[in-house]
Amino acid sequence: MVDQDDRLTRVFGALADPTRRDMVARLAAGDATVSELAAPYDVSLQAVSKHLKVLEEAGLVRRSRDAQRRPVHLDAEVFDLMTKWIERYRQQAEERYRRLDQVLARMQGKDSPTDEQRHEGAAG
Amino acid sequence: MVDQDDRLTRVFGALADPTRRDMVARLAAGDATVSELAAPYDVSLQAVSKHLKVLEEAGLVRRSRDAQRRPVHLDAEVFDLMTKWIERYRQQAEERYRRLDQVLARMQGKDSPTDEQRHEGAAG
DNA sequence: GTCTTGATCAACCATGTGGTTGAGTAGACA
DNA sequence: TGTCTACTCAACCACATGGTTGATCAAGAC
Repeated sequence: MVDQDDRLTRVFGALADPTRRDMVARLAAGDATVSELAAPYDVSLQAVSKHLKVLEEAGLVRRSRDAQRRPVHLDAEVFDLMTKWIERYRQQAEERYRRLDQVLARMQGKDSPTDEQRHEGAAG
Repeated sequence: MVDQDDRLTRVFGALADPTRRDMVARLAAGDATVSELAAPYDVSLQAVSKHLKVLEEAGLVRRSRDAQRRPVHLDAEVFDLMTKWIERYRQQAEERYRRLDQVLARMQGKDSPTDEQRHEGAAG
């Protein structure tokens, strides 16, 4: 579990950079070499290589060999880890919100909240 | 669009920290004050306040007032932005993968790839 | 062998980040 | 009025990050 937490830190951290997000977007359309990936950006090849290392350590990308080229491949599986984390808390928050709405609706029907109604928010 | 890119950078960046992810997880269960949020961690209140500022600027959290308390509320809407971004490229990558599988399956059936088969990977 | 290409490693630099402590602010309360 | 509580702001520090340049490596091309 701690291991997964570290993984989440790396993945979110990797995608916190717009250049790296852009690279992921391009790799979703197909594999590419480092030079190909570097072409659109106004930074050195070394900088791009560093970005790829971050993506690789986050498990978002794999690098193989083809002569002196190193084709980069998007490994979309890690996305699952993120969406699961996000969905979990979103659903939790939304359900809580829904329950609050119900309580508020009842409060409008009557006049002031009773003890019974206030307890509903803490149930479940 | 650039605005949204900046927003994504903030959200991913905010969630790249395990303490902040933990705070989000706890806020999903219900609103809390700064002191309440700080309690489980072995850091100063000021550090927690800084974390909350990051979460707020990412749009993940809203802070209101209740006397000298500042209740923190999770704003789960921003999660949508992330999941949309993630899903878009995951689906793209998975579809590409599926198509590649089809090509490989046919290659196993025959002997070597024909020009027709190689073009299938670029279609769509 | 030597050159060229594609990419990485290493050292360095400026800036950002997460933490600290100390001072200051806003509101409840005696 | 002064004091306590809850919190923020400001200054500082150590370390991480994104960028640079120069050297190096690995594998074709000549």
